[in-house]
Amino acid sequence: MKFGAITIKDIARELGISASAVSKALKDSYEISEKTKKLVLECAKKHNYQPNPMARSLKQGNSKALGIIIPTIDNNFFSQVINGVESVAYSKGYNIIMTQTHESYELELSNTDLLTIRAIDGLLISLSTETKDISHLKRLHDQGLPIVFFDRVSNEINTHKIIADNFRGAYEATTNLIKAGYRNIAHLTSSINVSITAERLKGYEQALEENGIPVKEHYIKYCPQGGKDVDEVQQALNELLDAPDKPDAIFTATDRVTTTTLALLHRMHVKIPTDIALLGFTNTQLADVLNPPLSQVFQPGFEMGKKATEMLIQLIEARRPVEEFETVVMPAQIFMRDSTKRP
Amino acid sequence: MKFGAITIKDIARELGISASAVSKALKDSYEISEKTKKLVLECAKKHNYQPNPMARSLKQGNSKALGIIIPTIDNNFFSQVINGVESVAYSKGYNIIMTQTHESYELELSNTDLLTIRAIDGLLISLSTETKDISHLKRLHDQGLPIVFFDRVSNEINTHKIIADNFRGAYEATTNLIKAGYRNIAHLTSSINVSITAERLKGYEQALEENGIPVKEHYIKYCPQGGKDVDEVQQALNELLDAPDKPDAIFTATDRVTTTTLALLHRMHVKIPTDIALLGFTNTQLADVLNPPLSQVFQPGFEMGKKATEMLIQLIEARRPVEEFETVVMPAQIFMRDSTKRP
DNA sequence: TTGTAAGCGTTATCAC
DNA sequence: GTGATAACGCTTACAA
Repeated sequence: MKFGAITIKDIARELGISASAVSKALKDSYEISEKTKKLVLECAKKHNYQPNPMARSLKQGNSKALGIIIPTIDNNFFSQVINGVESVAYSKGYNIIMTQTHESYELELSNTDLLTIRAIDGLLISLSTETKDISHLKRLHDQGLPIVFFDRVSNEINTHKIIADNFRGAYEATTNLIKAGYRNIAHLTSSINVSITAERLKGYEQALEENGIPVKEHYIKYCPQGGKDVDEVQQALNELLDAPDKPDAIFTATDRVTTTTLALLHRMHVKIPTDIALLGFTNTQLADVLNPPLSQVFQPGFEMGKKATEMLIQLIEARRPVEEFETVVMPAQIFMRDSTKRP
Repeated sequence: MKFGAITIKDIARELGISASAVSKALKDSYEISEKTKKLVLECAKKHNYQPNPMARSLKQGNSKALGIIIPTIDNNFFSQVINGVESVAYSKGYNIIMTQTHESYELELSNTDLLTIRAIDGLLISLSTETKDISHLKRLHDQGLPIVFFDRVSNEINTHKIIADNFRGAYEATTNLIKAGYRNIAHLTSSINVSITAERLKGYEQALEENGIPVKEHYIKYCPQGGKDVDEVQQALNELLDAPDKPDAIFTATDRVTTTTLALLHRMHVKIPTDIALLGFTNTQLADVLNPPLSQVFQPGFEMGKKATEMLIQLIEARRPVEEFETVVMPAQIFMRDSTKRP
């Protein structure tokens, strides 16, 4: 095998015993004498023996690897998720094979292939904004691959799901803006394809309705690419700012959209909150550093990653097929700052 | 094997031919008749046959997987690197198994184990700030594992390395500050353990010297944890701001340190650039969004990731041991903004 | 307590 | 052209 690695056979030969004895000694089997165990352990240590994972996987039919597909690493929310996933996976002896879709359906397809071709024991996935058809995932799921969805989930597959409380987060964010004195509140959101968009939209609408503020269709702007394309955000902002009933606040729906909006407003010399107030779903570390600091809805990415991984490993290690699937909803937190108060 | 996957044997049985015939047909061998090939291909497609990667790896002695160890994903520079790595690796049929060290030597050790235990064909690594002893990597390298260092490299292992032009970047950044009228320029940097720290320090010192400005030891502050620990940055800032010869500018050495410094200065109500100017090595997407926008030294993470991966794959696929190792230096770019001009 | 042998899925070698 | 066989490294009945 590669780079002169020591195998069980080498140890067996050196000690003049059989390979199976070595194998058993290494897993501290009761059928092996203490003396032999000692010898084997020493020899293994001496040569820095590492079992070949591929041979072991082949034999045992699992790979001890988890696949994770996220839109982009370049988003504080998802990098927190990864941290959560790592913290659980490593402690249970699983490796992580991660890929990004960059919000592209094509990439989601090819990455799914790559991952499953590499034989993962289970898959964590947050759908890309472009994804409408999930038959690639259905096929895998039908074949028995354990899948857990997080954040951007699909209703077409019956399995565990972890989501943030998008409705409540959006509802409270909007309510906060209303309480702060804004009434012309626009909603700049992501692609209509992903689950979170609809949920946040509902929260926004309900908050307006409960406060007797009519929902205006032209205050709701979608970014089909999820803000990946700066132009789509720019166009939405232009339409909002040029409207005769120009909004006095914007509620942005995702980290990416929020960040891009901030950058564009800055470039356009639109002052926050003097010209327009901003409150967004985001997880940006820099929210506090901005001047004025950004009011935000914080999603617990780390906890979501942890929970999703726990559930996935549970699915993988379950003896029999799981009957009951859960959808876990995690609360989101609002940070409302003075900077969002009416000047 | 797992979730009812079809194997070569199944196809052989279904078609009433031997497994080896199927194997050959699938790789379009010249010794198989067109008719049989057609049959096999059809059958394979019908059952959605995927070769078992573990069996193949076991047989061929490689895993078609690259390991990558970075300090943290939560840093725009490293996430750009990942993107660069992905773009090359996938196109050459390699998967990526990534882990973070969170700047901890312990984690670097255990992650290195995890990765190599999983049998990777090669390793990309950027050292953690805590790492002084690299014998864990030396061992692997001696055993023949191809390794490419990027950004934070070690001189103790002779292999390919990719670095940003840290000296030049720091030199130019400092020169820019001097030209903008600052003379009391502090340098807030990372751990003394990582290679980039020394290089940037040299650039800073040389720029001062060439302009006849004496280097003051108490203007140079290290963050042993690389800014992971907010307190170490806070303490450094306190000492700088409380000095009788309080600096009028700070040159920060890394993304993390820069971000933390920004957050702290904001919290301390220290105005930029009125109270103190700031110019940092960083890659933060939000540099433009800040008010005032941050002057920065931009490192080409994507290109580094690409280049490092190309070199690693070249090492892996080289027939014979490589004799000549390269150290590639990539230019860094300075973005100096009006906001750094003297008010 | 230890050894033998079969087998995981694939491929390479060699017969036929 | 096709098939049998061995081998990659490891595990596990079962035999000794």
